Amino acid sequence: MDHNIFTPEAAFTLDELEARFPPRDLPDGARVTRFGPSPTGSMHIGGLYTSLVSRRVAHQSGGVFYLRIEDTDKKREVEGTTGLILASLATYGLSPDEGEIEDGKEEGGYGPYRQSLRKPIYQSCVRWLLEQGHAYPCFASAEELQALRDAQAKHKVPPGYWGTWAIWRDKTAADVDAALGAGQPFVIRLRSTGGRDERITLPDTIRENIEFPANQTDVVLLKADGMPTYHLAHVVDDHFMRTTDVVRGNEWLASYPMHAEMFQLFGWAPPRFAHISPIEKNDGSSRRKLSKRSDPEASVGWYMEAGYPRQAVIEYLLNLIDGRFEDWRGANQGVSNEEFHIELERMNRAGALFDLAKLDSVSRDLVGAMSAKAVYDAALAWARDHATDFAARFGADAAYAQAILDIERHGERPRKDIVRWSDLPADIGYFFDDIYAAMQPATQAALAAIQPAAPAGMLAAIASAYDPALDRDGWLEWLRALGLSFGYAPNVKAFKAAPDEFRGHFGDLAGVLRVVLAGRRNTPDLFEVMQVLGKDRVVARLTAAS
RNA sequence: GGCCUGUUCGUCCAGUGGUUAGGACGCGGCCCUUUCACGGCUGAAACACGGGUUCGAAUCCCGUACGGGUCACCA
Repeated sequence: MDHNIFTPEAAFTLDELEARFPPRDLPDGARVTRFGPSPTGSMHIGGLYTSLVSRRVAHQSGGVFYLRIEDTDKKREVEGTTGLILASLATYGLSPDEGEIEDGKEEGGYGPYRQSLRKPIYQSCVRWLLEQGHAYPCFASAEELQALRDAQAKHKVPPGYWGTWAIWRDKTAADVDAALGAGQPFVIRLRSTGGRDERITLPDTIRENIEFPANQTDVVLLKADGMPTYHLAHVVDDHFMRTTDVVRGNEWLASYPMHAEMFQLFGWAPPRFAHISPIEKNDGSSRRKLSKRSDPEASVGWYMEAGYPRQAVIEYLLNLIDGRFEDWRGANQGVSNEEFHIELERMNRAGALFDLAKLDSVSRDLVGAMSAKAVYDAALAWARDHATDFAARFGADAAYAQAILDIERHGERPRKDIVRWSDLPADIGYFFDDIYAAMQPATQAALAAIQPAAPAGMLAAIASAYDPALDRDGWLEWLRALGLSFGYAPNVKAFKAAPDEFRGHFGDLAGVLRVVLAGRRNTPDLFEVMQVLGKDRVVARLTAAS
């Protein structure tokens, strides 16, 4: 039986394909996993999640993680998506070992890794199915299929192309030839072997055994344009690419029996399947899958723009995969999270709700543990892509920028106030003179509003006597004494003991200095801020304000 | 609607027949303190519901309710 949807190259026998894609030479227990995105625009956080799971599972076992581009629907394909996917994976340290490594460039012996390039392979397999009687051509039009569904609805029978409803299933060769001769478009369908009330039990790595009704649908294998459907491509590819563990979203659970049937008809041992639950989000009183359409945080690009450290995103995801990661992290400070073993068997069956506050917390801890240099490098890289004006200032004087970032970063209890790099311009902008200057109107207003008001001459007095060579204790002692001469109690206790005798206490004085030097009342340790600003800036700012 | 699947604090997880049901995030309070963070202490907060089985059930069984998924020539 020869048809016009088959390409002339589709002439491999199954044996030839077996020889061309031999079993992989890997250690015992090694797992081969894959990520199979369809290039339809952007990279979803769920894809990152699945990739993380898959890649770790493969690497932990000495196996291979590969990337397969599932571009069998040319109508939905968006140019440039593959590059974007590759970049996203690379950003988060999840680059594939095999497959399309760079846009258009492949690595590995089981390719091509782009499904549209594997047409002859799928079609050869379909030819075999046709020869075995496990598949047949179907010429039903869209209208006929719709009529079928309407009739099924009327008879209160499950919708679909199955059993006696499968109109082309048992047509004669003459009918087929006639339709072919008339040039009618057609598809190739599976001739399902599932019995009417037959039930099957299928294993799932996460859910153990699941019982289903056997598949009865004569699913489309080859579309009218000669491209395979997901179902066929999945079975053929995961067999010939020698995948050992299919990790995919649980939206595929329903078609699992169909896929299992296909593996069986081909006579191939199926891989293990792990259907993972998607990351969800609260929507009113119910929850739903994060969607690219309505949830910006569903796109990986969102995390990159916000400047979440890459490891923060990964560790947050690791938390969703296995809550014990947190304990592990606590006990293994500074160790790469790659050391943490994840187990598919232990993954949660329910979908996890996305929690931005938790991500922020993970990120805060992570940034808190980074060196100033590491923060600087990562933040600068982010700024160059997403905040060029800030990058210019930040990059101009690396030593100054790192000194800023090092404030309260050393020591046992580093400050944890940076969550994402995009916070930085607003957080530390005042260290840069032009930004500080631009803040002046607000700063003046804030200064005027301070209660108790700063006494005349105090700022000038501080400016003229400021000695950056003093150590912290010396500076504190000096400033307390100076404050006292202007009516500020050296500490809260003294102030509370005799509130009428003082203008305010040391905290009030520090507040004034903060506003003058930084344009705000909340800053890191004042001593360090002044050290980093340097005497010239401190004096200039104090003088200008006095 | 059929089928599949899920349901422990608001959230993420521990817990696999006997626990005062534990931790983390978030939230409240207190302490530390030059502000803010950090850190420490502390508080509120959960086994969806109903039946069984059992001396004993968050844990096992059945049912109910409520979520989610799926029923395309999309993946």
